[in-house]
Amino acid sequence: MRDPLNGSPPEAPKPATIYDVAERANVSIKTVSKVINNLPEVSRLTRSRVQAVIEELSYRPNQLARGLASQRSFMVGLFCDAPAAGSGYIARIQMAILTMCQKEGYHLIVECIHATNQNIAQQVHALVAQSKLAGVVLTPPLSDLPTLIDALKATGTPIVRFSPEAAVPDVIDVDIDNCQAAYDITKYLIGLGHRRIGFIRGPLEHADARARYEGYCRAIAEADIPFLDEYCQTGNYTYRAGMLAGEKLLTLKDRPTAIFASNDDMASGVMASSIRYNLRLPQDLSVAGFDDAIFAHAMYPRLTTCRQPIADMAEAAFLALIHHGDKPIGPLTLPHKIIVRGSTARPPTA
Amino acid sequence: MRDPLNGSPPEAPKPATIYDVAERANVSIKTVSKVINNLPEVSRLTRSRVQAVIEELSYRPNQLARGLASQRSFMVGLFCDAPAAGSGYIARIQMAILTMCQKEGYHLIVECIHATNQNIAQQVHALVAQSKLAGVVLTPPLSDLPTLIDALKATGTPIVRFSPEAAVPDVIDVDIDNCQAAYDITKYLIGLGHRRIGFIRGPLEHADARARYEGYCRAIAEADIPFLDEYCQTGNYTYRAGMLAGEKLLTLKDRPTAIFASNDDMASGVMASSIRYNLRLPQDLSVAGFDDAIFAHAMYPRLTTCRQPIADMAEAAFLALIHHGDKPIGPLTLPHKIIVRGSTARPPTA
DNA sequence: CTGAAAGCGCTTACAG
DNA sequence: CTGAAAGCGCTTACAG
Repeated sequence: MRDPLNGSPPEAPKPATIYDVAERANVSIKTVSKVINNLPEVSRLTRSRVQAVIEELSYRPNQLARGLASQRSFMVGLFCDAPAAGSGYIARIQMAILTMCQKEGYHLIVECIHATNQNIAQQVHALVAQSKLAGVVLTPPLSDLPTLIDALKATGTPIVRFSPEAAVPDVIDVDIDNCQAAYDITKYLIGLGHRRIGFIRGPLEHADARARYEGYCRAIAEADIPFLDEYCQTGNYTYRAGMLAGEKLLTLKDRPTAIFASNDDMASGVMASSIRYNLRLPQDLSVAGFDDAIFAHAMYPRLTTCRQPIADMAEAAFLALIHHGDKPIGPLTLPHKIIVRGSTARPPTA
Repeated sequence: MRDPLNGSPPEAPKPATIYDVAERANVSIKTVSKVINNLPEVSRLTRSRVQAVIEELSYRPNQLARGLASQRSFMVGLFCDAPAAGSGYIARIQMAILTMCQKEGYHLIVECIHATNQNIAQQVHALVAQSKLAGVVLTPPLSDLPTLIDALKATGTPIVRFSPEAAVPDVIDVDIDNCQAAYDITKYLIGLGHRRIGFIRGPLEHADARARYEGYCRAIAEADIPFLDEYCQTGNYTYRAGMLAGEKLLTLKDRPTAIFASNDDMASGVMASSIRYNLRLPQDLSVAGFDDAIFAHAMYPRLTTCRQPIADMAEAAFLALIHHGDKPIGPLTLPHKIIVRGSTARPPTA
């Protein structure tokens, strides 16, 4: 279906504009515009004729012109603190949001915002106001940066946040029920017969860490297992913290038969420390994590954990974002899933 | 330094335009434009006056208008196959490119291109041609997708590639010397006293895998260590492949005292398999990897590996990209660095 | 259901 | 060193 025309230079052939399409289809540019934007007031015949010409000329609307004229672009911003860090949680959010963007004809523009930055308002201004972003997605820990949110709201940009702490008016939130998820994992360990269950808590500044802690407490309380201070360590979500916490737990006189870490990084740290004490997993010790990080199914043994439905969360978030204003929307809490793998089993004494 | 003016509504205050600045500074918009774009033909006095007004009005040029008028945007595209996959190599490239973008006043737009996609040309057309990207960065395996590169070149967009296979005219390449790096690691192991050195080769379709293999071969040849087929396994860069290869190597009657895996994922697989055979690291077995993945310094023991200077590569790539055309540029090969950590030591018999 | 015209906020020859 | 004007390629009231 190529259209060689006359031997135009192969370098940068001038792309077709809306005028070219209009002329060839014998309609006004207004009509072409309507077709592009899927507006209703075009007869089916006209629409298909225009569409044919669009194909023929392989016309693509100039996003810059579109944005300039309409004062809104087809670009969505993803703001992160440090995309490469962590166990890929942010990377997976990005991937999922990107998928939605491509599906809906948007582009993803990634920006790095340092929470410690003094003039975030400035940065946001330069970024958003002048690019007319259709919306922005905030990931932790940016989800809970009041200056950022205020600056964004001042520009009128729709906002969606992943796993925020506290609700903020006019901002869409997506999350899972962290308390319930932690409860489910703990309950599962109890169901296997464990009674001595260590817990590695995340940093208490994080709402999710607090919620997971609460879920753990609730589950053991329900099973009449006494809460023991020494069974509950705290770590900052890193591998190293998990290793240290693991050492403390595993050197206890009455060491736990199972350890539930608040994220996979810490769980893998526990697993590493268990090697030091010659414990076999899962026969001597069960370990469970949280996140279903990329490496969780690539460890030995593979890690029992909890998966957030990131793709679904991204989809919900994205749709809420671009249809912002259509209807008020409450916090979106999506279902999590416990993934049982080889790192957990019945306790040795059971 | 706030300027309340009259009580304008807090929601979406109309941003200042180039006209507002020109008027207030008593110059034409042309002059303002020159100041913004750092063009020379403005007197220092005028420039500073304009700059002051820009601050005062917190004026930021509208990127959309700028792009439309100049036919080039301040957006750089990062094309990936699957950003979230792998051991964070792509994520780190993204982070580094992003840092450069923010430093130079560009924005980063991430796109996912599936190498298997039939009409890449179409996608590129819609993407690049209509957004007037200032340039695009290609990451493996997209670095070696002829259709993509041709489509991109047809739009006249400058291209820079990370770790490509073969050179292509008018395309900027950044890489390290993989052969030399693998040679260095092998040499280091030999220097520790190892003579039985297993090697886990990456997939031979990858140029870097071939180069690393060559480096290994060269180093052992130089040390008069015979090349043994059974000491050389092949894996597809995944943890699992490393584990399987590790099993083969560790069950050999004359098993290696050191194993060098072509990437960190496979190295961690080897470490996992060594647990099965009750080998202590590094006393019984040394393991080295390649990449310095995020988890490499968070394993137990921490992994000896080779680090690519991704930040430097990104900087070189980015600058070459935005100054494209100024001068022809050859492939950029940056220095790697061997990171010695706890996973390697003298062989047990030494 | 469709047209003609103004305007979005810049850059860029062209003059001076 | 600076101005006035055209134009980038769209969208959007306003008419019809």
